[in-house]
Amino acid sequence: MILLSECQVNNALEAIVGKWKHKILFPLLNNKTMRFNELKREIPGITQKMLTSQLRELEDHDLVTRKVYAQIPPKVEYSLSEHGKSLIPLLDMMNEWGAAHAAHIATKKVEQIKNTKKEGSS
Amino acid sequence: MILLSECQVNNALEAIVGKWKHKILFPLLNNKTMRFNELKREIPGITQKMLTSQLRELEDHDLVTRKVYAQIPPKVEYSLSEHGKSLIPLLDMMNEWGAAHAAHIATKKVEQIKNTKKEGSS
DNA sequence: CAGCATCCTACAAGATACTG
DNA sequence: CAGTATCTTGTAGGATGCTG
Repeated sequence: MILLSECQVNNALEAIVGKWKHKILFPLLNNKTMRFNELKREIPGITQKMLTSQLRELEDHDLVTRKVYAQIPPKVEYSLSEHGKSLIPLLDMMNEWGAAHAAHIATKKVEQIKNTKKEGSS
Repeated sequence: MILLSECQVNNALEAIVGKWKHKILFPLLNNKTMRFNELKREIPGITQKMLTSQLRELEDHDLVTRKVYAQIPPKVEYSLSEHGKSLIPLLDMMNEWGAAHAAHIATKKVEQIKNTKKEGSS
């Protein structure tokens, strides 16, 4: 029994919600570290601005570590922080449930189409 | 190893993201069924419009069941659907991680303040 | 290379009023 | 009671150009 007043789900959501945030996290789950443009290439459609801002937010939540090399041309590496690793089981679970949910909705829609056809032919 | 291209996390997020969606789900996790105004009273600050639209979205995702009694005054009961129950472990996990995350961020901030003071006093 | 600054738009969310 | 129907607003997200 969980009370709404004590619900901490929003804290979890805030950390990973955003059109791109979890898409940024996923490459980092597998690869140790990635550079800015590596991530950009890995995530189709993301703009520089969005990649930057979402990375900053992930940093603020201490999920991602940013390592700057003082050199020219610049080199910045991003990796999952220790705290960020605690997210892995949760993301796994969300991934699993997301797949199951998509399948459930798909079969539901198929049934709806069948019912529509029955009504139409009757 | 999860591939970004196969990532289903967004499906999970879509289903439960929204400023109020999980706050609507929580009362339903504990109580079997609730009426519209019961929910409204349970969730401080929510407007009728938001409660309605978010409930519709939850319905569309087959997470919540809507039962209408044909009577005057109207009576509509909302409850967690069978499929919605599959969300419980996930919400539990998000709740737990959310609490741990909040604690982590809190201690991090305390450390930052300590460091600031050290710098200031030096 | 890895950004920042600026401007812009679309849509989520809120306020308010009305109704079967 | 349990909603719609409008109108308004805040902000996430996007397009584009510039830079250490």
